Amino acid sequence: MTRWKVKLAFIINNSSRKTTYKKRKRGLLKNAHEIFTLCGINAGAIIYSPYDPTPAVWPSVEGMNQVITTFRTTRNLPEIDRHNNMVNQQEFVQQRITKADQLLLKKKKDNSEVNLTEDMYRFLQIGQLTIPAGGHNNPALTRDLNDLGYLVDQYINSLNRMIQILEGGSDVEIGESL
Amino acid sequence: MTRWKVKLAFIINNSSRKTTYKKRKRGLLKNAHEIFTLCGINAGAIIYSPYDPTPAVWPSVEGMNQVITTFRTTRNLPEIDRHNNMVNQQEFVQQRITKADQLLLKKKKDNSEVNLTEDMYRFLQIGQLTIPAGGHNNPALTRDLNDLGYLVDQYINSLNRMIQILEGGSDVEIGESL
DNA sequence: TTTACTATAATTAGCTC
DNA sequence: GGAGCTAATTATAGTAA
Repeated sequence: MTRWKVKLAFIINNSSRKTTYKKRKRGLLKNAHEIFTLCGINAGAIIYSPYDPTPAVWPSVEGMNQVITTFRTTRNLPEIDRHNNMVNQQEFVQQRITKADQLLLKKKKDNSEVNLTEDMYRFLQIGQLTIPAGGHNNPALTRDLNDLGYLVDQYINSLNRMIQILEGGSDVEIGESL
Repeated sequence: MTRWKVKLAFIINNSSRKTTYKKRKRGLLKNAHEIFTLCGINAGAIIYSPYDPTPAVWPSVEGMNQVITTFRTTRNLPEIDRHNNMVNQQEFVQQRITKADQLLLKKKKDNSEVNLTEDMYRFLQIGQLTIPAGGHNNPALTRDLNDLGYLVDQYINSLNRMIQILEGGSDVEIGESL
């Protein structure tokens, strides 16, 4: 039989591509599970394909979020900062927040007419109005709108949590629900 | 030799755990590369470990961000919405933004004293002040602070982009840089 | 510590039903 | 389409240098 000797290239046949996908997906997730169990490390895998209605996520949505968060906070730092961040991530996060904090203060001082909330609202309006003008097939636009949607969601969530805190939270409660 | 028949459990010995990690990491990333090449799907893997100064990311930071974005926008939806999202993600994003938009409007109307920007700023202050009280070893707190740091970063980025748009952007430019 | 080796386990491509 | 098979290939645990 003309079997084996697989060349690493896109499988053109639809059904065999799907079959290969299903088999290898299982192997990939198993691999991820094993390296996590054996080595106790923080690992995550996401497989997003047209064959599954939802993305396959390992180890779990919660665990994946942790990994994503770590990724988000380290990917754009210079090498030296990355190392420092790894050694003491908490300190890094504090620095990052302080920096963002100062940026917000500066923006408020430099341009008191800018109301950030109003701007975000207007920004959303613009984004909606602009989409029909031909952005439907623009991947970068789609990606940024997704980011923005998530951003707004997260912002609202943090706002709700903050309101809870301000209305009656103690330090202990902040530590648990922040 | 008493070789093979590996039990799937945390490897206690430090050096052999690290060795196993290095070997299996290579295998995992290779696997990810192959399923992507063979099946043309969108997959991403992140391995974050104490052994590497930076997380190992496959296929790339950019590609990973795309996968993360997709994940973020689909993970918390009911099954029916997930399907709809897959079929027409753009429409979903618009709905999501509209909903967030309306929520912001409602909040502004219901409680005009609440200045979201001011609140975010205060929220950051609270977060900073609370950390020394014993939150250093609280994983949930760390996670949320990371999320918040990323959120603020993204918010500032979107603000900057928006300012560019408001200062001189046309519809075409919005479509490209939004 | 890293590299090389290799015996074995594990994966999987192509097949059949 | 899926389940199961088998052989070919690949990955890797443990050892040795």
